[in-house]
Amino acid sequence: MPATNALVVGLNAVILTVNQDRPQVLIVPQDADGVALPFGPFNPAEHRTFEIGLRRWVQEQARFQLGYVEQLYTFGDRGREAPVAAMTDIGDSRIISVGYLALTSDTSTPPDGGGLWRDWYAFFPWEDWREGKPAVIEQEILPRLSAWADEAAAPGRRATRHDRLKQTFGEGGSRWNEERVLDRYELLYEAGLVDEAARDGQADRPSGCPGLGPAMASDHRRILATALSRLRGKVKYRPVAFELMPEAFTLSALQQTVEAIIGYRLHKQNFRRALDRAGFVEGTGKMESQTGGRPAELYRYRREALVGLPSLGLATPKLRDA
Amino acid sequence: MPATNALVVGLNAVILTVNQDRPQVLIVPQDADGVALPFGPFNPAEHRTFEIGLRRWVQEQARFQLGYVEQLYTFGDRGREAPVAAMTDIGDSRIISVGYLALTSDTSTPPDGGGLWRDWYAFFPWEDWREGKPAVIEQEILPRLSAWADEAAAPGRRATRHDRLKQTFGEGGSRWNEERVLDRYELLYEAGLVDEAARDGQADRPSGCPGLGPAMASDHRRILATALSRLRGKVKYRPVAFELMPEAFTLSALQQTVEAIIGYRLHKQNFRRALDRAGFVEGTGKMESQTGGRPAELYRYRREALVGLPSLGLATPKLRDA
DNA sequence: CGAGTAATGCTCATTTTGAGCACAATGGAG
DNA sequence: CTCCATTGTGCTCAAAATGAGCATTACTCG
Repeated sequence: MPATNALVVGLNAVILTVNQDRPQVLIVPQDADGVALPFGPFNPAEHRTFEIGLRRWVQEQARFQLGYVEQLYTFGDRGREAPVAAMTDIGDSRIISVGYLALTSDTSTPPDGGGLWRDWYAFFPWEDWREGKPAVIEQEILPRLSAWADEAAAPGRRATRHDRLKQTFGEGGSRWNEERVLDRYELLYEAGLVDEAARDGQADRPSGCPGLGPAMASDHRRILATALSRLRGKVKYRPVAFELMPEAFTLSALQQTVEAIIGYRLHKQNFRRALDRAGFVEGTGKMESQTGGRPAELYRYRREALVGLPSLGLATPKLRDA
Repeated sequence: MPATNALVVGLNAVILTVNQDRPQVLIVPQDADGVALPFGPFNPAEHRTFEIGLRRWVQEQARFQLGYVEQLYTFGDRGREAPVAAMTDIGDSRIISVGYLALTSDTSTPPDGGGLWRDWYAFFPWEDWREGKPAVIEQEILPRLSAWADEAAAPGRRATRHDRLKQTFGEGGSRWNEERVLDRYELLYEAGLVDEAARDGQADRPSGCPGLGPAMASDHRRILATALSRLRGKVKYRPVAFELMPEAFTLSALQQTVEAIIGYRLHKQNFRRALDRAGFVEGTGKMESQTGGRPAELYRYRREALVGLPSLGLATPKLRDA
C-alpha cells in the first residue's frame, strides 16, 4: 500500500551546454507535448549515492553521459510535485526533488529516443539581455506584475509586492541583477503569470500571458531557474565556464560562452586582460581561421596549474550600454 | 514492515552564532557522551515544507527559535548514516540527510533540557588561524596524511593523494584556502584520522590521532564542515555576517565576528573603509564604552537600503603575516 | 586590390587595494 | 593627577586593478 506519507526521492538533472552563442538545456519530451528534465525516482536499494542514480537515469532517458555534476537544491514543498507523482506511478507518495546541475561541452545531439537540446532562454525569455533589454519585460511582465501588486488586499502587502517587483526586475533605482533568475521566476509564479501556476492551482485562472515561455513538468522550470541562478553566480568566482568548452578554444568562443550564461555582453579587451592576469589559459600556438576576420589563437585551460589556488572566477566586465 | 529500501528524510540544523570572539554551534548531547546537531525525521504528513519540520525539531530538541535559515546540502550516501538510524528507531531504512544552516545573534544559553553552545573550532582545531597556524597541522596532521598518501599501492594513486594534500592543506606552493573546510575534513576522514572513519568502518583501526576534536553522531561533523565552508564563502559575497550581530554593534565587534568565521585576522582600517564604501552600516550616534580603550560608536546594519542592490559581501583584507 | 570583420596590442584616467602613520579618547597603575 | 596601555578613528601614499577606448594586424570575400 502506497501510504500517503511515504517518501520518494526524485532526482532531476539540469544538463547545460553552450553551442556557439546558443545556451542549451537537455530536455526529454513528455506525452502531451510537455517537456521535462531528465528525472526519475532514486532507488536506495540499487544505488549507493544520488549521483550514481542520477547518472543512470540520464543515461536511460536522455542517452547522455554526464561529466561535471554538482548538487543544486532539494525541494520538498507539498503542492508543486503532483504531475510527476502521476507520471511515475507511485500513488500519492510525497516527492522530494533533488536537483543537480551538470555541465558538458558535448553539444552533439543525443541518439534517437533520447533527449533534445533546447535554448534555455526559451523558458526564461526575460533573462537574455545580450541583444538589449527584452521587450517582453516592458510590454507584458511589468504591467501585469504591477497590476498583481495592486490587487493585494492590505496596503502593506501591496507595498511589499511592489518592493519585490522593483528588487527583482530592477525598476526604479535598483539595477537588474542577473543572478536573481529564481527570484524572478518565483515572482511570476506567485503572480500566476506562468502556466505552471494555474496548473498547480496557485492561480485561479490560466494567465494567458504571452511570451513567458512554456511550462515544464512538475517543478522542473523552478529547478532550471535554480540552476541558472547558481551558474550565473558561480561563473564569477569559480572557473566553471571551462567545463563548457572543448579542449582548445578561442578567447572569443570563451567570451561567447560566458555571455550566454550571464545574459549580457562583455568588454572584449578587458575580459582578455583579466583572463591572462588570472593565468587561466595558455596559448597553444595553433590558430582557428574560421573566425570571419583575423584568425584567432586557440587556447587551453590550465586546469593543473590552478588547483588549490584562491580560485577566482572569470571577470565579467560589462559593457556600458548593456 | 520497515523495508530495507524505505526512505527517511532526516533534517539537520547547523545553528551558528558568534559570542564576542567565540564562534559557537548549537549541539544536543546524546547518550554515551556523544554530541549531535539538532535533527529528526521529516514527517511529510505533518509538515508542508522542510523548513517547517526543521523549526519544529529544533524547538523540541534544543529549545531554540530559528531566524535566518538556508538549505545546505542533501547527503544520501549509504554507509555514513547508521548511528542515526539506530537512534531514531526506524529499522534499516535508508536515511537522506537534508542539512540546513541557520544563523542567529541570540547567544543566550537555551533552557534546560535543550541544546548547548559549543566552540565550533573544537570540532575543527586546524581551521582556526586567528592566533597563527595551529600547531596540530605540522605536528600531527601533515605527517600522518603524508604517511597515508605513501601507503597507496599504485604510484599514480600515491601522487593523487599527495596532490590533494597539498591543495587542501596548502603545503608547498599552494596557499591555505580557508573556504575548503569540507575538503580538509573529507581528506582526514578518508585517511582514517578522524574517529568517525573507524566507527563507519572506513578505516581498519581507530586512528588515535590526537588533537582532531571529537566525532559527532552520524555524518553530523560532515554537515558542520559543509556549513562552515558555505559560510566562509558566503560572507565574502553576501552580507550574512549581520545575521550574527545584535541590532547595534561596534565595528570592532563586527570585525571580530567576521574573523571568527573566516578564521584569520583582518586589517582594521581597511575593513572599515570597505564597510562604509559599501554603505552597509550607519552610525547611531550612541557610544559603547566597555571597549578597554577609547569608546566606540555603535552602528546599525542598513538592511532596508541594500535590498535589491548588486549585493556584495564584506571585504576581508587579510593581514600580511596572518 | 579594397572593404569588411575580428583579433590583438596598448594607453590613460579613475578606483580600489594594501600597508601604515598619527592622533584621539578612554581606564587603570603608580 | 599623570603617564601609559589600549582601543577607535582619520588620513596618506604607492601599487594594482578596472573601465573605456583608440589603433593596428591579419584574415576572407567580392
